[in-house]
Amino acid sequence: MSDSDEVALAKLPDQSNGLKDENEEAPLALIKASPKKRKSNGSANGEPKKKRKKTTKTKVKAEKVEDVPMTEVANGSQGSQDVKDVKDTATPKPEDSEDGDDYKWWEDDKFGEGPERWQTLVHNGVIFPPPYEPLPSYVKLYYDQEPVDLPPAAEEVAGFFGAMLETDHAKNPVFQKNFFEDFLQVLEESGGCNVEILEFEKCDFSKMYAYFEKVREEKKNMSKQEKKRIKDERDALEEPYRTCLLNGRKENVGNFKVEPPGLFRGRGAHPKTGKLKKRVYPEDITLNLAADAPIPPAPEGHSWGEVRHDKSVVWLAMWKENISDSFKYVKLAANSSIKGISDMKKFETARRLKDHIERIRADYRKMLKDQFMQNRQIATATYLIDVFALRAGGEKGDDEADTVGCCSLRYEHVTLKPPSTVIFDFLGKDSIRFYQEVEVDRQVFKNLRIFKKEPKQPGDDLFDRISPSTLNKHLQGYMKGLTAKVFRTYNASKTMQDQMDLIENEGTVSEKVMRYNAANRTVAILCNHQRTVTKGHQGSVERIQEKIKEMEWQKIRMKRMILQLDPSEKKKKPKYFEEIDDLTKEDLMMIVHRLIEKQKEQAQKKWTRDNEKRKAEKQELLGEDDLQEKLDKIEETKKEYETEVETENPEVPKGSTVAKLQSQIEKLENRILNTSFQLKDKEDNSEVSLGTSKMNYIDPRLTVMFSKKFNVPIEKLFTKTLRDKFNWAIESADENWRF
DNA sequence: TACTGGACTTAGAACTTCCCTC
DNA sequence: GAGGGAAGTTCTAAGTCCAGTA
Repeated sequence: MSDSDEVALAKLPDQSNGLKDENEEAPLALIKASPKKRKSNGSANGEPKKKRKKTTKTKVKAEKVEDVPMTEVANGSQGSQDVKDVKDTATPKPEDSEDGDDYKWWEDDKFGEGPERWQTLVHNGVIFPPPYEPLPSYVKLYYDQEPVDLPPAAEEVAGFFGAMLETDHAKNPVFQKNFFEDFLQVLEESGGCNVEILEFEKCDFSKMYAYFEKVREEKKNMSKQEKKRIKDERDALEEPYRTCLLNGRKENVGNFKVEPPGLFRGRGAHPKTGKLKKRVYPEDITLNLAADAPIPPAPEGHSWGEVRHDKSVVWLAMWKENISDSFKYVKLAANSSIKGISDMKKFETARRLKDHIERIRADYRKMLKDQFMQNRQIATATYLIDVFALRAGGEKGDDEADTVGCCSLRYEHVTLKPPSTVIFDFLGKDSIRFYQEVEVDRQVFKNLRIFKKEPKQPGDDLFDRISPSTLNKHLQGYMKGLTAKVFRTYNASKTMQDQMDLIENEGTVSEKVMRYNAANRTVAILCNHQRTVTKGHQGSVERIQEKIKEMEWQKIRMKRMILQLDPSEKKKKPKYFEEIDDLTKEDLMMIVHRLIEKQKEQAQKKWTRDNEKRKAEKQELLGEDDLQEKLDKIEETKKEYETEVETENPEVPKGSTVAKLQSQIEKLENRILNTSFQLKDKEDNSEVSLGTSKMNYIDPRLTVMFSKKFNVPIEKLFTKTLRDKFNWAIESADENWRF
């Protein structure tokens, strides 16, 4: 079909394109088979949504304490009973060790099956953040130049802002407005203050900020022993909460600390950013543990909101947060059996997709021309999810940042450039921009044009007949457990496998690591995993480049020295000496001058530092002449180098031999090679975040296979945390494993 | 059957520790 | 051994998806 045919086709009504609509009378943008709106958090009449509760679970309702004072909750008096105590009374000892360390759940084929996620669960509850400590009386908020005497509750909130004064958040007007509203409310509720505070602009938080900076600086400058003492104390306090007993085995708990109060740091343009995240009290917390497990004591004067014994879930504690009325959970750590099992299941589901993917692709290609609009949308969405790794894209409320995924793409997010180029430009999860100009299947292009057809306009949904739920229902028809997100896992791991297949088993370990990272990067780019370029990035790239230049210069110098010792070497190994003329005189001069400048700077710095030290030790200070002497020496070296550049004859150090110089050159060459790899990696990775795909999308058994097949220590590919998380993969995959 | 609460995974930012250079 | 940047870890926001309910 020619391009003009396509344009003509697009102008025809839907049916003449062979496309039927289930609701044929109304234009597309006006009919909604399942009308989609941006969800709002209230009901239609503006009342809050009705809350539901599970009825089938065993519950022990604890006494509700009204109006808990802000300062009373801390763990000092809590948790007198630690895991060691509880496990003696509550859980039968398994026949082998209690330590999860030598238990290999992945070798136990029945483990993790059935609706019950655990049999016994014993834990010590959660740690609460320390109570608020009022600021010293001289640290105040100023309003219109006046010092303000704030009640502690309001001072705490003002302090949250003061501590963030120099961040981007604090400069965001929405953040400021939300903070200020909540601050005023807390101020009113806590009894007001000596000044009438009306305008945010008149608030001066600088004294507070300066105080927090001072405290931070003091903390930084604490002695090593002092820092260690504090850490040891903290570790001892946290120890009982770090682990729990799951099915009689000791396992690590992940986030056992209740989130402290603060200002909500929403990502992107979040309408609620800056709002006060309230302090969580024991009364807000629901614990989940075995029915026969001892209930950990709540902090003194408090009681738990509720205690459940729900084996169908894996959380140990939860509470409701006040920003978006959703739940926060305390769960097991990433290296726990429960997390490992669901991780392995996730990758196994993705692997099963291998057996279905061809049929699915053939089907959606056919379905792209389906007579029903909904089917065309399903097919087109599946294509986008499969080919460009888009997320499903659920509905979002007006009280959230405006971000989208596939099913929630709107008119303005997709630009069509005939014959088949599509520009995607939208904010995805975490308000990370997705921008791609891509070639698509002709029929996909045609469909997108239909989905954008009048009367649709900016603001309208592109996929108005489907939602992640309908799409997933369709996918389940192909394979149990298949949902939109499985495609991301599948395509990420498949890409990694394919990239690894291209890597030759040769070169040094660092070369192999670099190739592994390059493969990892391909996956990260596919999944659009980005990171903000660090402040010092450009500078550090330049420094590495200079370092390489300097090393190359040194190498050339040494080769010239060899020729001075034995000129016949050049005839013996002409190739080896080829590079001695690689750098022009200007290049060499530039390197020399940079090196000299650096040396001068360092001398100056050292002189200042030494004097500061002497001053502190009450010793006689070094004079200006001392510094000048050093600078003069450097100046002499400079002259020597300059002469050397002119004559091309570096001075040969005493005791040098051809063999010694050759060995030094070899070492230097290795350093240059390694530094160049390092530089390349750094540049390629500046805007791409490799960690997310490594942690969530790439089947860890691929990395283990790579490590074993290419003899790269796993430590070079997985950090300690990842090795713990993926222990199941490390122990179960070999060099022949395939995704 | 549609809706949404609830439970879970995925994500980048922020913070801490480690390691290299001087 | 101090300073600074990179690597690693923690924190918590922001997604996905399913099951229970009206």
